[in-house]
Amino acid sequence: MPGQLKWRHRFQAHVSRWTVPREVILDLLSRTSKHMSVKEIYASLYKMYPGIGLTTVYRTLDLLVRAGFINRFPSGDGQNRYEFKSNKKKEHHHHLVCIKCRKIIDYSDFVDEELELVKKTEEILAKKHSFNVLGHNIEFYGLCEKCK
Amino acid sequence: MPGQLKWRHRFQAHVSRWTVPREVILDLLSRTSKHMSVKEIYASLYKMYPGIGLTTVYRTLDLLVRAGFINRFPSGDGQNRYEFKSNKKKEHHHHLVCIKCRKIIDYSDFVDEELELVKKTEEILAKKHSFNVLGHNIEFYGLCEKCK
DNA sequence: ATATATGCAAAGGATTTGCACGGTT
DNA sequence: AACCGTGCAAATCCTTTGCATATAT
Repeated sequence: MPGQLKWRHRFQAHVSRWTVPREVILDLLSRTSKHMSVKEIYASLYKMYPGIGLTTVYRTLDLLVRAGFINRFPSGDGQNRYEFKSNKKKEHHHHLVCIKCRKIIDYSDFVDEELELVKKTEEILAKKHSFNVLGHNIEFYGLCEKCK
Repeated sequence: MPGQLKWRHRFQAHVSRWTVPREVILDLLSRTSKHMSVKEIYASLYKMYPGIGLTTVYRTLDLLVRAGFINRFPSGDGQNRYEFKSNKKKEHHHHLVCIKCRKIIDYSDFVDEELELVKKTEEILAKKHSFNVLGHNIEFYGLCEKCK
């Protein structure tokens, strides 16, 4: 008998049942700005909700990705990572990835023209390749302060 | 007794031994513009060089990535893909990825300002986050002509 | 009451590791 | 000859699937 969380209504517009695992996973991700792996998510939930199954975490994350609540991206070390997709445009960000320690820095202080250019590029690509652009993934990689 | 291929000299500046597997793998990747998975590379080599081991393919690809001959990137379906890194600047490209059929379209017909902006962004990020930017990964995702 | 979600255990797939043998230098 | 690279088999790690049970509607 899951509680009444803020996501419930929006969630049920997409899928049928509002359950405890779905609630706690969505809640966890919405409260952190980290890019969490499945293992990390599972470990974190286990504390407050032992008995949760790893399988459920995987399945719920898939669900949330498909429903558009979170983003999934491969982190380069063979695992996927997940981040809450904010509805505030302000929180849209790109990544800066350290190839050595694998730290990921978000940045959203875009160069003025950056977003405008992305938009323009998307339009041109859409026409040229008859492609329906749904999003983008922009990351710069290199060495962070500590590793260089 | 490996042959004398064009890569040999450049290769030996980085690592020690020039062997048959290293030659054929590098040669294969340099001749295709595809983004090949390990499985595909292995299958392709197996025809002309049966007896090659899957392990060797993995190890050689690692080596080539570290030596800067090829790029590795996760393809979203749990596998990594590899592409030859051309030294011609003209062949630098970004990706357009179909989320349904997983087709990857390269595009290098950048919007005029695209590369300039990327460069500018890299400089700013470098300063702001004390980050040594070594490269970038820019991809747009969505639905290709057939899948939409 | 009924359909859906869960948790466990087992399966699946990609990648890595240990080790004896073989090839380059 | 010495050392590094290779290939095989087994091990590992992440993710998915089958199935009986529990739960939301």
